[in-house]
Amino acid sequence: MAVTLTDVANALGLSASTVSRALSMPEKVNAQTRERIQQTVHQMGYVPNQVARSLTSGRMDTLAIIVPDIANPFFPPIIKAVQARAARRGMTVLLSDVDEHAVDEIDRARNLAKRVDGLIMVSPRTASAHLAGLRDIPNIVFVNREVEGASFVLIDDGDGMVQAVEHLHALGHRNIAYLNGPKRSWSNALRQSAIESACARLGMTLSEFGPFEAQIQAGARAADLVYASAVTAVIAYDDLIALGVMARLTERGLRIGRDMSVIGVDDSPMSGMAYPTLTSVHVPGAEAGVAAVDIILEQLSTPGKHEPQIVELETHLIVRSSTSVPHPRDGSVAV
Amino acid sequence: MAVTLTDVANALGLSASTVSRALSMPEKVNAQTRERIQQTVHQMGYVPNQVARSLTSGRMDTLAIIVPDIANPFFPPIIKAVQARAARRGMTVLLSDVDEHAVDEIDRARNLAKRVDGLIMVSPRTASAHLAGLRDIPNIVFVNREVEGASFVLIDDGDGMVQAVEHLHALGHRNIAYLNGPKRSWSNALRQSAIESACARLGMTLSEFGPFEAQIQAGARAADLVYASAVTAVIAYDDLIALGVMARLTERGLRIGRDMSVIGVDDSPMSGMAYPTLTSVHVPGAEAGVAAVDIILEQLSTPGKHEPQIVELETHLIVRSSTSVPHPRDGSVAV
DNA sequence: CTACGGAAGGCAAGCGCTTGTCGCAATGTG
DNA sequence: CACATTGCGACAAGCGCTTGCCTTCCGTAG
Repeated sequence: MAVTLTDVANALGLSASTVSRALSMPEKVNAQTRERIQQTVHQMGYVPNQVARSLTSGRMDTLAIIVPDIANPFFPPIIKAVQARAARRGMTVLLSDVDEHAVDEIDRARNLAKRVDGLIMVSPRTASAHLAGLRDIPNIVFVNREVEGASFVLIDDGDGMVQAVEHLHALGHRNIAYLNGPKRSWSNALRQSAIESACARLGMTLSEFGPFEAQIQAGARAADLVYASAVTAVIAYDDLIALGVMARLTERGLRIGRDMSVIGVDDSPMSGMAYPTLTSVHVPGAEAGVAAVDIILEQLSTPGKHEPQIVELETHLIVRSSTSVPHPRDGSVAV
Repeated sequence: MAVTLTDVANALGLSASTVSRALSMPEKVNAQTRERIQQTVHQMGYVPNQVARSLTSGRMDTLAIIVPDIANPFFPPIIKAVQARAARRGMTVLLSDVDEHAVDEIDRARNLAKRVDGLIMVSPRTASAHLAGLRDIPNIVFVNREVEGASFVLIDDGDGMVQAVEHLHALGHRNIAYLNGPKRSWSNALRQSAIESACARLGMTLSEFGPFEAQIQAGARAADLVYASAVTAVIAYDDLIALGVMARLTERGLRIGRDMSVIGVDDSPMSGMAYPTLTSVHVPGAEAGVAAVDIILEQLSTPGKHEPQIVELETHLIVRSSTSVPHPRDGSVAV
């Protein structure tokens, strides 16, 4: 059915190996011959059979990326960046959404590992011990997780969180809340502790709520807790929760940015489009994805054992209109 | 390195073919032998090499789905559904985001077609003529596109749109707007004409704006046009645009649901969480994805030529709080 | 007792491509 | 002019698995 390498070779009176080489190591073949081959290839419509190629070469020309939830707007930019970067090197990307089931993640990773040349894990929830078990997978890169002995791209949430707290402090807030993200979230642990120490340093009172799932709905729930407390500003684990808080608080009659300041994390596209626009900590997800791909491509192109690569990226606060000077509600808690 | 079929066969003093059969056609092998084989397989940690298997069998055990933009909340549920359904049959899913570049879509499809057993195209933008060119790809299924001679899953937007118009009419609106989606969007054409005829039938005045990209930002732009017009309600091409409209209109001082009714399409998770919650036409994306997978699996399991399969799904309006009785702004246009 | 049919498993031929090795001609060197 | 070098391609051996066909063996029927 399909045209094979051999067909092309026969048509030209050459051997398959020559044609093969003309395509994959052009410099090893005479320029004229190469020219003839390319023409014939074109004209016969020959397309290499990836599978056969992989069988012998061991290369799959495919990368996989595992994310917890593509519905969370934080991930699509990463995925797109990874796809774009990989495509430039002729690689296909296999995406796997584990639907926040951390348990499946390890299996999924092992499974995909056999079908790809490299694996990018974006797994904020999974226990470190489990992830560490994947270290032996060749060309695996963890995004936003520190895994000893493996390559990883770290996004330092600390900076951004400190900036967020300082921003609120500068505006005059003294009593703020942090809405914790999912229970086992590694990012949450980082964010939480950065906020705690910043608050302590600046002498601010910090209340904590949660954990909450990284979903808008959870934010709505969080909002009522915030409403009942005496804080004048709240930092949410991520934009989704922040957005949920804003919606619910607005519904209950507070004006965001006036009666209550809200800060999200991720700087997702939504944050600029909510009303009011959401002050958020920019997390360079796309850059992290690109860095991960680059690590893999680099390793792929250099044979032998590889030293784990580590890349660190920074976060910073983007101030929009959901934060302003505190404007305490009269007396205390209203209905 | 890895344990191969032959290794297992040797360890047992059997031939590779027997072991192979024991694994893929268990009934063709003696129960006892099968038992022994399974034990050894387990104990040696043998895992079939997918690539080698694919080379001979032609099966890839992989499905691909091509979507225009995973950042659009309409798609993740489809993708998740497809992944889940495929996983139940032991199939992996390859996801491709073409970033709204309709042109790449055809290439991408051709490319992926060779690496998978089936292809699901969710391509609202691409010209029908182009899509039709992909008809020859075996086991291709189009979602939300009618492509003659191919299998497709159609989501009948008409019903939902008519319900939306009737809903507004019942509330007392007589002067409404439709915000067109992307220029070449097939869905948009359907939605638009359904609305036009419903409005005509009910004697309502319809203004149209757009085309707009399916992004929140575009909705903000649309909002200003809406603001300047005399309509009391607006139906947007999708939730994203509707959300953008709501945000911007709120910013300009209108109260959504009172000064302006807004209806979206897709019933994405966001619509229930915006403030106010967004009345939206529910589009069964996940169901469509599942249907598409089922068509493919069905065809995969029956050899030979296949009749194109057609599945039709319906849409319906979900009323929330962004729509209410009209409440015309004083006089005409304010600043 | 021979013949035949079916079940179980072995044999071997690939699937389409890559790649190490080798032959051969053309070129360069002393 | 004999020799070593180099560049181009051909040969052939697989990669790990599937599958059509064949052999062997046993049970049953004629």
